[in-house]
Amino acid sequence: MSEIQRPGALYQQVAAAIREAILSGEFEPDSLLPSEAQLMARYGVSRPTVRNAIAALRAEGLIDVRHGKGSFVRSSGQPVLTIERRISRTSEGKFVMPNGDIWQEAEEPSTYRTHTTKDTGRLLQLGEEEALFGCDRLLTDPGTGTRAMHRTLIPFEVADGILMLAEEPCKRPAAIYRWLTEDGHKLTWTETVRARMPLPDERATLQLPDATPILHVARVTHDTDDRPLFLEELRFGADRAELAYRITADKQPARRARA
Amino acid sequence: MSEIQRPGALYQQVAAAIREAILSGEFEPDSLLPSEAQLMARYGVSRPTVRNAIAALRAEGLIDVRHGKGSFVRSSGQPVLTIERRISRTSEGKFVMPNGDIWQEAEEPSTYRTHTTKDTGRLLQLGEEEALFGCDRLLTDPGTGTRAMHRTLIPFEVADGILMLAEEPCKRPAAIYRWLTEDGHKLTWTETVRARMPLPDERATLQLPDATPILHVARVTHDTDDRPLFLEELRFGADRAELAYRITADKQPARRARA
DNA sequence: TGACGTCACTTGTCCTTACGAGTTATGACT
DNA sequence: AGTCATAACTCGTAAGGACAAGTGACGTCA
Repeated sequence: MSEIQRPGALYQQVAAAIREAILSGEFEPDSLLPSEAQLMARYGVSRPTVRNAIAALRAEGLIDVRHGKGSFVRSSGQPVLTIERRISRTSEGKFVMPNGDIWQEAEEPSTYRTHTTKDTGRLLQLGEEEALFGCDRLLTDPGTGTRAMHRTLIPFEVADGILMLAEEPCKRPAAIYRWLTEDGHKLTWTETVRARMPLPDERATLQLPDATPILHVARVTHDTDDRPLFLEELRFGADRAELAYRITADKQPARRARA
Repeated sequence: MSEIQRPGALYQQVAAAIREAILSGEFEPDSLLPSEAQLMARYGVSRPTVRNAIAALRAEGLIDVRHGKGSFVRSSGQPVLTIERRISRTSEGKFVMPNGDIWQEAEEPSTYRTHTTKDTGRLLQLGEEEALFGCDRLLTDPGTGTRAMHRTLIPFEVADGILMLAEEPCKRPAAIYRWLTEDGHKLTWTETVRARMPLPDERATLQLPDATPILHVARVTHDTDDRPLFLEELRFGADRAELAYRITADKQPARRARA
């Protein structure tokens, strides 16, 4: 039917035509696209060409394909969960992590011993192969069903100096903050945000659809003298959740966190 | 050669074998993988099966394929640019955006008139179809070559009330902050961070490799009374850059930014 | 009426064949 | 020795066929 000519490969022309139809609203969100056979007839191309075009649209995250049913326009719905990254002190001096208490633990935390990598070593200002306590949690938000992977990494040498950490290194972070604060430490945090495609085990654990990146937040808790105490990592699918920060103007210029 | 059996489809077994070889270090970063013909012989499968396996690894961001040359293990290099999201006030009372001045404008900014969408309307606490000034910039970091797309959106009704914004709505944000501060406004900022796969035009503009998500930061500048003034959006490839935030404990509990 | 088997539809997997297009090394010709 | 055509490799595109597997509706049978 609708003949197409211009840009590059056939399957790209087909993909561009479908993409345009989706973005222009011709195909509404959650609606069923024509089947492969119908697209073959519509554009006069073979099935591999149609499938190639569909694969391109899947990689862009524009459509979802369900075996035996068909291709559906992905509802470009914004994230339903906003994760606020702010630490507040209540009037009684207790620490609260906003959205830190919305999470429920989906499984029992698993603890282990590991060591720094090049990446975690840099964040903790340690060398490589330094011994660490590790604690992994699988979290869920019961309201939205969003899942997240949480990891706490505490250097041995830090835990050795702080009794509670040596005894119970796998407490929930909010409890650790409270401990340390009541012990006189004045804490600050530095967060690094990255995005990347999930590894297969992350895809499975977080139950992610196609072409869904994960957001990876690394939070380093610093002691009074800016010495890094420990590291938390939070990973979740960027389709369901977003991060929110509140920034206020400081009195003094920022130190550079990195060269 | 190396026979494989277990999990699911043939191409997934091939992909799993290659993935494992990469992650275990058998194939080093930036090294050349066996060609399609060699993989066909190695695993005793047809070319479409091999290409299907390779497509899966491309979608995971594990490998890069170059026409006429071969498949290469992607160097899992961490981002080279850290974008600090902090506003600091210098001793003279001037505002500085860390990394706000590292950017150079790669093109002349383009201004236009537009209106709120459901998404931008929510951030600015406006309805839909409210009139906005828009200003788009293409930025580059000369040190690393990283590119970023920046957009400023100012509601007409805000610009009408503030002389400088009405006259020069496309000034650089740092200049706008300075103006407003010298005018007695006490500003705060709220940032929302998302990740998603790029649209084709974003892929081209930002020169992104395969399977590279973009980080999307929406910064809303609030006036003294917490009224939203205007919106900035920053988009960049998550392969080259990361975000960094510094968090301090507040005296009071956080207001909820969203219901 | 209810349960279940069948069938027609969908996408998923796998193969074969062929040619186009980018890259690089080789070798012949000037 | 230098230049350029060729050949031999790489991946990209496109077509054809065949069967497996998931889904849902329809119709038959108890």
